[in-house]
Formats: sequence, structure tokens, C-alpha cells
Amino acid sequence: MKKTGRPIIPRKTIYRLSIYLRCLARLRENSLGTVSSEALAKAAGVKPTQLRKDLAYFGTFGTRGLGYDVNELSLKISDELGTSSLQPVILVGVGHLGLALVSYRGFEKEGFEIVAAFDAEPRRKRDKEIKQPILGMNEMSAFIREHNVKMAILSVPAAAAQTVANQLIEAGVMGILNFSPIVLAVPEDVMVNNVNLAIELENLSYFIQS
Amino acid sequence: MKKTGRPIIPRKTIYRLSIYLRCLARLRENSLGTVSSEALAKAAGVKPTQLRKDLAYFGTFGTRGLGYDVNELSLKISDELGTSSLQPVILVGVGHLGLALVSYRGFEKEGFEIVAAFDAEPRRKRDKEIKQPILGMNEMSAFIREHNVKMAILSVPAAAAQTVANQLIEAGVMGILNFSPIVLAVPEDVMVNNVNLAIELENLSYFIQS
DNA sequence: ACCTTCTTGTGAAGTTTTTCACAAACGCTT
DNA sequence: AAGCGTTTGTGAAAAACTTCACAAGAAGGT
Repeated sequence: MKKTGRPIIPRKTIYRLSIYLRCLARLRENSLGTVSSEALAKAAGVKPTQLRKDLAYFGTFGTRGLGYDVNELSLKISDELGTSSLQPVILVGVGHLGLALVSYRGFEKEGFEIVAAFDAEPRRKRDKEIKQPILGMNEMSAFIREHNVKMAILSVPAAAAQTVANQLIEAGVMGILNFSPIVLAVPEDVMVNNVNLAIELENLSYFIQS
Repeated sequence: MKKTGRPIIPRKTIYRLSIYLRCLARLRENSLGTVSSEALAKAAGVKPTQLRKDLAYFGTFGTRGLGYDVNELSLKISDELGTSSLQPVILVGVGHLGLALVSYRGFEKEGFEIVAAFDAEPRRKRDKEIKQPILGMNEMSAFIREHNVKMAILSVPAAAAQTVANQLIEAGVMGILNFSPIVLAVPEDVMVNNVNLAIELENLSYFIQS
């Protein structure tokens, strides 16, 4: 089912909403009650007009002449993003990167919890520092269904990525954060976000050529 | 100095060039000599027209009726991206994530090498698995200058990010891959690419709401 | 109660990026 | 060497996104 009734919000706007949310969190730590679009935009690295347009897609919360209430705006944005409640996430592929992500503190305070990790060779991947269980691939589908997991982090080798993605989707996962360097083929209603560190570096290297 | 003479190629195109390059690499492994824009576009997850437009920004390499020579196109793209030679990169902030990135095999074959890592507490971060030295922050500037390092991966805590970024830039770094969750303020000629895993998850969570 | 000052919300204009549509070019077959 | 089928390269159209410009609204002082 699609997000019925609500306006269609551009992808880029959604992305920026996340950025605004983080800036607001920092403002709140500094005990600021209100913030102008100019100040918040500056913190987020965008133009004030863009910030206002972005917010306008899903409501009007500002007070003219004064700005936005930091708490209220935070709440509205995280509500819109669907992060107002803690979401369970699983991770598949406990290599170097996968292990780091599992042990990464900082997801929780952003509204996510990696509840379990899966690997083709779960026994060899024991690590004293992580609290999550590392389970075998054969346990994955059941776990997803049982815990109603909707999101997964995929950090398996390229050769396995598509196969694992298919298993995830089949079991009910709707969103995949893909660290493997291939483009996954998925049904239309499944969302994939790709993170490719080599590409990011390559991108930098282009722009610093003089 | 700007990239004189060359046409201005959109950022998004540059990004996609990196993706094409990876798809081409896979085609080459499968011993394919030529590829059509349709096939390559499909592998890269874009429309054929877009692929052709992207390539048209910096030349015409295709053979009508046949497609593109895989080797030739690979070479042209990596030449354009400036990754035909191995580039030295440093990493700052050896926490969970930083450590994983340092030990991440897979940069090398993409044309990058993490030559050293830096941390505020280098002694405590010894790890048997990594080959790079972990040095103190006081050694950073000298190292950058000495090895002519132009790119850095920044994985320090948010509170330290801007300060460290300033040091990097001061020492000559022109491109920063920023994993910390703040928007860095940098001069116009310095390029920053942000990678924020919490934002990626948040983004997914929005699009899977039904 | 009014005026001043500030800042939002938004239609319209501008810019960038994507997609379309098709002519031009090439290889292959006959 | 001519014709056919295929695929590129590209101007033009469409869509998406950003910025501008300014009216409208709210707070606070007089």
C-alpha cells in the first residue's frame, strides 16, 4: 500500500529531513527553544528557502517573526520519517565491515537497533565486544518473520548479495541498506539504499583533480 | 585551478561513472568484449539514454549497431575519474568504524590505499590484523605534507570533526570522506562527501512505511 | 490599539537533470 | 556493394528540483 493521502515528498527532501533532525538534536542539547530557518539551514548546509520548502511538504509549523519550536519540529520530522519508535534491523554478513556496524554504538539513539546478525559461518565470528547473537543463514527467514523485521543491512561479498537479498525479501524485508558493490534487482515495493565506499572515494578523487 | 578546457560534468554523472566502471569490471571478468548501452544500463540500474548522455559529456566511444568496447570504455572512464593511478589516503579516528575501514580489503583493487591511520590515543588502538601504522594526531600534518596526501577519511566523534577537518585542510588535504554526523564547514575548493549510516536507515524507514 | 520588525509560507521564475524521439552510422549478410 | 537490423549520439521536450521575491502573519514595544 502506498502512503495514501499524503503528498508525494521528493526523495531529496526526505534525505534532508534526516539532516535537519540531527541539527535540531544538537540545538536541543544546547538548550535552544526556537530556531529560524536561516540558522537551521546554515547548520544543515542548505539555503533557508529550501529548508522552508522542504518543511512545507508536510505541514506548517513555524511562527512568523520567530522561527520554529525546536522540540515540536524534531517531533514532526521524526514522525514523518517513521523513526519516532525504535525499529528492529538485522545485519547479514559479519566480515570486517559488518562487525564494525554491529558494534557501532549510535544507531540506538537514532531510533534503530541491530537485533541480530547472520553469517554463513557464525561460529568463527564470535566476538566478545558485541551483544547481538550471530546466527546461521538457515535461521534467518524464521527470525525475520518472528520479529517482524522490515529492514536489513547487507554486508556480504558481492557474489552472495543477490541471493541473500532474495531471501530477505521473501521473508518480508522491505528496506535494504546495501554495502555490497552490486546493483540489486528487487521488486518495486522494496527499497534499496546503496553505500559504496570505493565510489565515494573515487568521486572525491575526481573533484580534487586540478 | 579549475578543470580547464573540459566540459563541466554534473556531479551525478560522475557518481554514475563510478557505477558503470564497476559493472564493466564484472563484464570483463565474464570475458565480454562489447556491451550495449541497454545491457550496461540495466546492470547499473539506470536508463540506457541516461548512460549515453553521461558518456557523451566526455567523448564518444561507442560503435553504432554494436555497442561499447568493454576494455576501452573502462579505461576512458577511469581516466576521466582520475583513478588510473593508485592514490594515497589517510584515515583519522580509529574507533569501531575506523578500524573496520582500515582493515577493509577492497580499496586497493579500486585504486586507493590507506597508507596510515591517526588517532588521539594511538597506543590503545593496536590491532594485529592491520598493516598500517596508527599514529598520533601530532604527527598528522607532517605526514600529509611529506607523502603528499590529498584525501582523508574522517571517522572521529562529532565533537572533534570540525577541528580535525581544519587540520587536514591546513596540511593540504583537498577531499574528505566524512563519516561524522555533522556538516563540515570547508573552503570552496575542498570537497566533502558525507556518509551517514543512520541517515541511510532513516531514509529506508520512511519509504517502507505503508 | 497601532506600528515596527522579523520571519515564515508560497506562487512564479529559473535551473538542472532526465527522458524522448529519431537521424546517423556501423557490421553483417547476401 | 547494397540492404537490413541494430545501436549510438543528440537536439528538443519534459520533469524535477532550487531559488527568488514578496505578501501575510506574529511578537513585542510604544
